[in-house]
Amino acid sequence: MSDTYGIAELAREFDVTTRTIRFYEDKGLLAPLRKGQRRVYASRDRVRLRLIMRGKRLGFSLDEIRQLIDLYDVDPSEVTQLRHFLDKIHEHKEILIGQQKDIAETLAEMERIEAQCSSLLSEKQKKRQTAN
Amino acid sequence: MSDTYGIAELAREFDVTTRTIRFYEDKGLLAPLRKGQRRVYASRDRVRLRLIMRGKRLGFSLDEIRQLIDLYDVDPSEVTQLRHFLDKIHEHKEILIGQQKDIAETLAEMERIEAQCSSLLSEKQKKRQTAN
DNA sequence: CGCCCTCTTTACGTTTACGTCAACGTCAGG
DNA sequence: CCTGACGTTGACGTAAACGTAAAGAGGGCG
Repeated sequence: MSDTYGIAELAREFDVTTRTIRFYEDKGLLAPLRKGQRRVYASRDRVRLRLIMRGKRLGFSLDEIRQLIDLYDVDPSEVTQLRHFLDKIHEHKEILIGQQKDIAETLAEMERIEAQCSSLLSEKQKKRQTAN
Repeated sequence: MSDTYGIAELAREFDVTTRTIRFYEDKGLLAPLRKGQRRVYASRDRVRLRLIMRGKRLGFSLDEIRQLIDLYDVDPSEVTQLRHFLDKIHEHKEILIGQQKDIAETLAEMERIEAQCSSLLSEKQKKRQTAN
């Protein structure tokens, strides 16, 4: 385990372009070390990138994603921050639970239509059989 | 039940602007009747709008959403279309199931952090108590 | 009739999330 | 030393999803 990664390496692994990774850095989502001019990514950065991709799959904006993964780095020394942090977590949980509901509904509909459609298809197949 | 709606009416109900609704029409997501120049939306259009909003909450592009809600209007006469239709459904189900997984993982993490953070907070509260 | 209000089209502006050069640095291998 | 692969910083381009402003149509009502 090398524990550090080049930009191209990460790009391959997550199937994005290097441009994309640099863009995320511009937006404050990543902050790799530098070896001279070159970016050197630690496993911590890789985790963040994984979180970013997951956030994107769930339809969150890069800005929202940044706020979220920043939560993982909150310093738990100040009580006020802790409260605010818990609020943020709760807020996001609400959204996720809403999405769960949306997905469940959609899946239910899909399966209803699917079943209806399958039976229609097998019916047509039968007709073909008897037509022979 | 009036069974028909004006554009502003729908805009209020779904908390979007009329511009947005017209935009969806431009993109082929809606096709209301016209009374003279004015748009008249039937309950069918309202259902479609609801589907659009749900799709957006799940992070799908308008293009993907259009493909999906068009599925609800497929003519089940041609077998080839039926097969293709079932493929589309299956494809989308895969995505939704992937999202379910993403959400479950994220929720799990959130709750882990939340718990950790809550205990930290109550600990601090105790210190305050004893400090009095 | 005149005014107001809603709706219409047209068109240009904006933000997000990158793509696409261009021009240059750097380092290993032949 | 030269090449080629990989990396760097700008800078400009672009597609999606609307926002916004302009200018006009049409209808109800005092």
